[in-house]
Amino acid sequence: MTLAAVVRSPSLTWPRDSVAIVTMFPHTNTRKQGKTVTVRQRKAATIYDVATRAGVSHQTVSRYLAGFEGIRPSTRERVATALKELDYRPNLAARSLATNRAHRIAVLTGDLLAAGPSRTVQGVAEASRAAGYVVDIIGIDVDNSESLREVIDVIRGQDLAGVVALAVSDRIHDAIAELAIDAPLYLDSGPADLPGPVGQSFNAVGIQLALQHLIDLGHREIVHITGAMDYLAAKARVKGFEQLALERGLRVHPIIEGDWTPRSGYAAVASGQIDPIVTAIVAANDQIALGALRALDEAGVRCPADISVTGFDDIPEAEYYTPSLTTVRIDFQQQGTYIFNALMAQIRGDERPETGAFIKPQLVVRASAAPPR
Amino acid sequence: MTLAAVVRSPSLTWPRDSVAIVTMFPHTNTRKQGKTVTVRQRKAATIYDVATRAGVSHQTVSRYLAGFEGIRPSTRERVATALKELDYRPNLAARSLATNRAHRIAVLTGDLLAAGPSRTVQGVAEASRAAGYVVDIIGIDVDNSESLREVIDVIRGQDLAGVVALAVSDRIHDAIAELAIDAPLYLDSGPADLPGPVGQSFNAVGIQLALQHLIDLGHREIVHITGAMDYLAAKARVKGFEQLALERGLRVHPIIEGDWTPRSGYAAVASGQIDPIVTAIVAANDQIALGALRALDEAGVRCPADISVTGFDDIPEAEYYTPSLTTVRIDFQQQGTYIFNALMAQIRGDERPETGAFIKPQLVVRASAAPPR
DNA sequence: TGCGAAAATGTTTCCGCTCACATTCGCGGG
DNA sequence: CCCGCGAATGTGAGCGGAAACATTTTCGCA
Repeated sequence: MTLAAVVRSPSLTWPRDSVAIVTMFPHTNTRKQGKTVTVRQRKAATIYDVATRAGVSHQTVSRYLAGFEGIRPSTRERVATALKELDYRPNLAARSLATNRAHRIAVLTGDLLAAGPSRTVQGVAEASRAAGYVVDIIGIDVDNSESLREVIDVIRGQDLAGVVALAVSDRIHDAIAELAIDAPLYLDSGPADLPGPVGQSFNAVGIQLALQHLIDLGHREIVHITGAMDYLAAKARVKGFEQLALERGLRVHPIIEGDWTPRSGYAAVASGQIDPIVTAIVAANDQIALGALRALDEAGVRCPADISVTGFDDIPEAEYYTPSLTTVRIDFQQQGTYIFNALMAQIRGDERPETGAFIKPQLVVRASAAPPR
Repeated sequence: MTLAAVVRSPSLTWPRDSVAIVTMFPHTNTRKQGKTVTVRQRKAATIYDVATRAGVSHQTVSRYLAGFEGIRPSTRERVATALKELDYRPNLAARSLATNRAHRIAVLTGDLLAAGPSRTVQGVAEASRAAGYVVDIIGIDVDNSESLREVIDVIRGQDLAGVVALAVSDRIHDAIAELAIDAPLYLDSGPADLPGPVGQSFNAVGIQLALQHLIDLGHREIVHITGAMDYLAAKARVKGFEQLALERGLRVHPIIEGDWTPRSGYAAVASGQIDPIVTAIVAANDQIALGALRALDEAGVRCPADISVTGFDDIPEAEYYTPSLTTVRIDFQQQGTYIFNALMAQIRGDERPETGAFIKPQLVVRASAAPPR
């Protein structure tokens, strides 16, 4: 089929960061007349074309494509040859129209910018692709429920096998519930008021890992700087923190509300709202920890000598913070796979999906946490 | 239409980070018999349903949807009402099958994890959505050309309006060129051997902004730590750096090859391959700068007193590094819009696309660069 | 008041594919 | 050598929407 030509634009009349152009799409270029040079591509081959070439019926081709066994070897080979010669590509739109079944998964996420979600997306995307699904990433503006509504409208028009919502805030959660997506949905980081032991949540487990480490180090006065509290994940972490703190009989220091950003971590410390008695800070993510570290440094408080700090996520940078950050590693890749499997189970309608082992958060001990003075 | 029920799983028998379940998709559940409770959704309304309800022909509905003017107000209203009552959603698969036109853009990117690409993706996604396009994000494994081939196969089956390739490495560039995607393609960060002034490239301009700043500060011995050199963007930055260094008559310090990661920045400095005469480092991105900062700190070299460091990207964390990082800000949002527009121009076949102002990199002066001793 | 053209609306066929059903083929047994 | 039955293959319809073309209104104006 088409051998598209790669054309380097000969002169950059308008600034662009270099562009290689392939123009082979049949734009049904409806310019009345026009000297518009439309590179017309040979139309993509259909199963009918293949069938004709192979001297069989289109249905036989369809069967071959579907992996149907009962095809005579001779026929099979003719089809295979024709397929190859014509460089046939199935038209997925037609297929999903005919089958009313899709191979596309939408991933909704509040911010791709945050380290966690974006890496989870990556993980989901990878797992999906491996299974022959395509992933639509749909960024949603958390602060604008109108846009959210639009987005969901778009989604509903797509032929989706399922939807994954990541980094879910209350607003998004409600909107999704209300707007009723007609597809299997996996809502990551659900409401904090989960049934079952909160320990099931990797958020809770992870934060507890950090807290326990601090306790083991000898800390008793520990405060938690949270993520944005309208995020389910932030709530789960708070809950995990408070539960273990209670269990261990720690003094209750009021949590300090952050919003996942380094700025909020900085503000939390710089604002002076932390009780001087505190010897350790558990941050809801690495960025917050970074901000806190910075504020501490500026205030002349040494970390970890005077105060310990832990993060969450283990982003690649964490190791290079000063001091190197003790944090909790989440295997996002694996988490993505997990989510994908869970969604697939849903799609298949499994009662009790077997999605493989749950991803265990892992404590990464570096230099930002040490025994208290 | 369907009012999908949100069901909270009553008990977590398998660990999941909370799941809200909506099962309304018609799985054509082909279990022979089975007590499989298939929640059958009322089929989505089609234009035919709407037409019947409004007492018009389906084509009238189609016209209404297409924004056709010549519809009698009374008719128009009946259609609008029916549309609403039935909660009609266009079936995009059908539409694109019929029109042979797609409203989907694929974004290929090597790593979503890197700050730059992932934010650009976000920008593209946003611009696309605003224009009614959906974005498929396709992560590709840079090190595995077989997987790349697969990916492109998948892409070709999709009905795509266009393709954007971000964070393009040589390998990807070649593969894309070779594999011939049949759609308008925007290849970000093209080959370093661009025609036209290299200054057109925001990569080059950006890095020069940093370099010039250092020169203005009085530095003469400046070294560049690069990104992964098989990335087009890394090459463009190197080229920008070298060009300006030459122009200003700076001594040529061999570039130090990095790979975008903090680790590589750390290694570049810690390995001792930097000439002691050097008083400033231009890093190809903020992560590298972070690694360098860390290595400097460990070596007891003070920044910026002893040596200055600049970054590139201005990720949110950069401000909170120690010292606060002087860097170059890229407006990824805007860049995304730019890329989208450029692609659209392609799609429309414009000769000389007007895509709005090119995004200008911006120097962000903070604390990591100061005059040399 | 009636005619014709423009405006409004309807009908048909096709997009590429899968599904349900129909038909043909091939081979073994009576 | 022919029948019958299962395997292999073919045929037709329809998924939901858009485009081309056909038909019916509507309305201005002679």
